[in-house]
Amino acid sequence: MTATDTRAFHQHDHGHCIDEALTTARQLCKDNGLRLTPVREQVFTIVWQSHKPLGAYAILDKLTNQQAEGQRRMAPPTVYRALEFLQNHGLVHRIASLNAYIGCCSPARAHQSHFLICRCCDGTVEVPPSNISQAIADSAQQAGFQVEGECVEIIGLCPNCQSKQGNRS
Amino acid sequence: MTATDTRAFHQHDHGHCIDEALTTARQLCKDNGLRLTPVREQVFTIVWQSHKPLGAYAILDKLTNQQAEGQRRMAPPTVYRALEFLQNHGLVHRIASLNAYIGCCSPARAHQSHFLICRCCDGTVEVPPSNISQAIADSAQQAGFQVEGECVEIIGLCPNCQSKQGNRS
DNA sequence: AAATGAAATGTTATATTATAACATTCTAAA
DNA sequence: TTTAGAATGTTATAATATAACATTTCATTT
Repeated sequence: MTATDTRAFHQHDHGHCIDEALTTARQLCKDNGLRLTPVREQVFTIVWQSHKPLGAYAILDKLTNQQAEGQRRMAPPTVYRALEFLQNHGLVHRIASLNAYIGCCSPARAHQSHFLICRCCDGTVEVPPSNISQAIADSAQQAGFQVEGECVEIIGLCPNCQSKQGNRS
Repeated sequence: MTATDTRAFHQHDHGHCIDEALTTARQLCKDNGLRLTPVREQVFTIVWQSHKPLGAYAILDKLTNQQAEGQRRMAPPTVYRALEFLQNHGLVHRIASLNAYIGCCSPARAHQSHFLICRCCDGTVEVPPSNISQAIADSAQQAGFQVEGECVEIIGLCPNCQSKQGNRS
């Protein structure tokens, strides 16, 4: 299971992705005595509704749309706190270059997160870090630098969008 | 000159860095018919006053401090426009994970920019992309992804800060 | 079951980063 | 010297994120 999961770049049964992610998240929280509260689970599910990074305020909007009538609109800290929890426990990642958040494909094990991001459709794939991390480690060692975290965000075109017209925007 | 320039991690004559960078920038603009206007040159120089990424509003503050008495305070668009120009022509880079800007060490040739960022002293080094880019290209190819841009920002500890106390903040 | 303390959430306000839109000034070339 | 485009000034606001404090929830202890 170390090969890149490129589902984001292809048609697939996304309901399955969501179900699987949610099941994994619940299990992980259970195993570690973490509370996957309703708000946290809602945010997690919203983030997983696509393989595209979603901004905090977009998440907030979706959250609000799910609210029962008459309830007050959620406020930003609600979303940011849920995201912080999910990030801290490896369930979602933040994409710094987009100020956006995306579900983590393999939360069970701690890992660096490297991304291929399509600038055309926003589809985003998380790649296993092996060889990239090794190259980074080499460069760092030459500089005497001790690596603690890696932010690797590659922008470009996914297979689908390479064959489309108008992919130059 | 493809080895990493690690001056940022060591004591050095920084005045020389600034002078060299400014000379290079002026030459590059001259060669390409670009206008390195006073504001642009001021912003460039401010960014080069350290090897640490600087936020747009920090740049704005320094710019304001350099103003003659009685002149109106500069406004954000002034800084962002200068930064946009400098980025477009490879003279500075934006560090996405910090929302900050840093001078480019080798603006003459187009290149991807990869960074080692010390979380303790903020010292930041730009590493030649060779092997990291190759690893990225490999991963991308496996996913059928066409790379257009690379954001690689490595956080950790520089050689100096590894040996200091209190480097865990 | 009631008390309790920590965690989570609600709420208000504000900080930080960035850009839109339009007016004015500057500059290089005709 | 006109003039058109580039650059800058100016005002306002958008977009992202957090500080600070109040209230509620929840698991545990009594």
